Amino acid sequence: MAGVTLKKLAELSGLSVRTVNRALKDQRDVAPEKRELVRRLARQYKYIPNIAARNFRLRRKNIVGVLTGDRTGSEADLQKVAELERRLIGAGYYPLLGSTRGSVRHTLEAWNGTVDFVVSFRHPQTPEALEVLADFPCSFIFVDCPADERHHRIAVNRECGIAAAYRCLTDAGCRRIVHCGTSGLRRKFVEHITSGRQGGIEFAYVRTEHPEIEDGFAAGAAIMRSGADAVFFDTDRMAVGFYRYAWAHRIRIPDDISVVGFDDDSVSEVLPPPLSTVAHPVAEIADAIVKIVTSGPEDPVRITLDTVLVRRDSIRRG
Amino acid sequence: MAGVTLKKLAELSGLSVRTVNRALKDQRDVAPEKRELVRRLARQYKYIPNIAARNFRLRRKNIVGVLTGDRTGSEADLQKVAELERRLIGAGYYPLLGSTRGSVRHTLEAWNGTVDFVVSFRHPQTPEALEVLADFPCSFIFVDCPADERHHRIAVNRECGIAAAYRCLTDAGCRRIVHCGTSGLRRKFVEHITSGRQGGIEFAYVRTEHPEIEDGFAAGAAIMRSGADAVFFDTDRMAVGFYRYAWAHRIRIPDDISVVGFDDDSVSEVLPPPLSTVAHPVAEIADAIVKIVTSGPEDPVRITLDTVLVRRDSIRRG
DNA sequence: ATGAAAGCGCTAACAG
DNA sequence: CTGTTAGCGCTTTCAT
Repeated sequence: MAGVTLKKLAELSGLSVRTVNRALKDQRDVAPEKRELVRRLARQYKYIPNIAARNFRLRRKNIVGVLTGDRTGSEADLQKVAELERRLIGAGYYPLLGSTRGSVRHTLEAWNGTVDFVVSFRHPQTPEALEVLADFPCSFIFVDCPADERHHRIAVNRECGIAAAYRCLTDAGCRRIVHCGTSGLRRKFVEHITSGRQGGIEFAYVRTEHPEIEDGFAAGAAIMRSGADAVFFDTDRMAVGFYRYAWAHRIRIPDDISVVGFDDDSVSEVLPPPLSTVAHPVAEIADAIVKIVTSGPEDPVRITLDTVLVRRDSIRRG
Repeated sequence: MAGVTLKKLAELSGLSVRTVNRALKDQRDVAPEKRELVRRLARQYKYIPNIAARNFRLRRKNIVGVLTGDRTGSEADLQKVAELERRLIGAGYYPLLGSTRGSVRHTLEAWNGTVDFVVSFRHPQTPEALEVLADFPCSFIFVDCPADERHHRIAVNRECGIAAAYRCLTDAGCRRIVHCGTSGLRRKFVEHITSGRQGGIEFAYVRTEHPEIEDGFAAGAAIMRSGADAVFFDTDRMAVGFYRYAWAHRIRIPDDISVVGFDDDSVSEVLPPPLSTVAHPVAEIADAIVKIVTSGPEDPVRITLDTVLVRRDSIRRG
C-alpha cells in the first residue's frame, strides 16, 4: 500500500536517487545497462511517481478549484460546470469541487497550495468575502456573476438571445406576445427591444413571484386571458409549468400559442412539443476558462459571451 | 501572490519556526507575548497555511477521487455523483473529478499522492484495467458496478423497485402489463416475479434496441396494439418517448394506460402527468461512501442498497 | 556518467 | 518555554 519511492529504487539498485531519476525520465548521460536495471526495478516494484510531491516541489498544479452553488434551480449552471469539468480534464487538469454554500474562505484555505486557479459560478455573498479573495495566492475566474477589476470575468449576454427570440416570434407572425418573468430589469430590456416594433404587434408583461414550475402554471390563466398568441418565459421551468397548464386546459402548443423558454434545460428538448429556448454559451465559457488556466495571462481577462436561440417546435411556423 | 510561509513569519518575529508553529496552533508552552506577536504578524501578512504541504508531510489527504463516465445517458449516475459531492464536501473532503473515458491508469497516476480513496461509478473497461488498480496506493470504492473481492463495492438492487412497481400496478387494478426494455436479464427477472400471479393478469414483453427516448416512442404502437392497460419502461427516457407517442395519439395517461419508468430522471417529476418511476438509493449511496472514506475500514465493504418506487400520477388510482 | 545535497512548506520528536 | 533538526518525495544545481 505504501508505494515505492525514488529513494527505495535507489537503494534497490545501488545507485543514487539522481541516476534513478535520470533513468526514469529518459534523460541523457546514463549508462545503458544502469538505465535498464532501473527501469526493470521500477516495473517490478510498480513504481508510480508521487505527483503531489512533484507538484509541490515544482510549485506547479494540475488541479483547478471549482466553486459552485447549490446546483439546484436552473440547470444552466449545472451544464456549465459539467462542460467545464469535461474540458478541464481534456486539457490535463482535474477539477476540485467546492461549494459557495458554506464558508468560501474555509474552502479556499483548505485548497491553499493545491490550486492556482479557482473558477466561481456564484458571486461570493458578501463584500467582505470579495476582500478575502485578495489574501489567497491564486487567480479567480468568475462566470456569469459580477467581479471586481482584479479578477477574470466571463460574462453572459442574455439580451441577444432574448432579442433573437422576439424576432423569431414576430417573424413567425405572432402579434400578441407576453413576457413572463420575475425580473424588473429584464422587463425594461424587453420594453426597449419591443418599443420600435410596428405592424400592430402588441407586447405585454406578466409578472410572477418566482421563476419556478408552479409560477409558470399559475401564470397560465392570465396569459391566456390576455389573448396572447406567444409567450416568452424567463426560465424553462416556468415554461414547463405553462405546458402543464396547457395540457390541463387542452391548449395546443404552438397552434394556440407559441412558447419560448430560457436556459435550455434538458427537459426542454423532451417536452411535447420540444420547447424553443435561449441557450447559454456553455461550450464557449468552458473554452475561455481552459484558455485562461493554460495560458495564465498577466492581466485579468474580461469577456462577454452571447446566448443563442434554439428553435424547436413550440414556435409556430410562419 | 507568493504567499507567506512559516519560515518567513519566523524571520519576521525573530523566533523559530517551531515557536511560530506552536503559537499559531495555540499549543501550550508559548510565552503569551510571543504568541500575540506571532498572531499579529500572521494577520498582518495574511499568513495562510499551505494545506498541500501539511498533508504531504502528514501523508494525509482531504481529497477524494471521483471517476465518472460520460455522464450522458441515464441521469441516475449524475444524481449519484452530485449527491456524493455534496456530502463529501459536507464531511470536509473535496471531490477531485476524473473520467473513465480516457486512460484510467493515466488519471490514477496523475492523482498519486493526492488521494487515498477513489470512487468509481463505472467499471474499468478491461480486465487488465482492474489489475492496474492493485498498483495504486489507494482504496477503491465501486458503485453499482462489478468489483473484485479486494475493493469496496456498493451495489444497487434494481429488482426490489421493479417488483414494487408491478405490485403497485396490479393493486391499482391493471390487468395487462407490458414490460418494455432492452435487457434479456431483466426480462427473466420480470418473468420470475410475475409467474406466481393469478387473477387473470397478463404480462407481456416488448423489446427495444436501445433504452432511449426514440425507442420508447417507437414502441408505442406495439404497446397500444397489445391492449395493455399498464406499461413499465426500463428507463425514464423510454417513458418520455412513450409520453410523446401518447400525446401525438391522444392517449390519456393514466386513464387509458398507466406508466412507470426507471431512474427517477428529473424530467419525470415534471412531465404531464408526473411519471411514476423507480428511484436509485442516491442518498444512501453517498452516505455509505462518506462512511467508508471517514472510517477507512480494513476489510472491503460490500453492501447492497435498494431501489424504491416513487409513485406519481401516471399510475391510475385503484 | 554519477552522486551529494539543498530545498519546496510543514510537523514533531528531541534537546536544551 | 524555545530552538534545532530530520524528513515527507521529488527536482535540480553543482561537483566530481
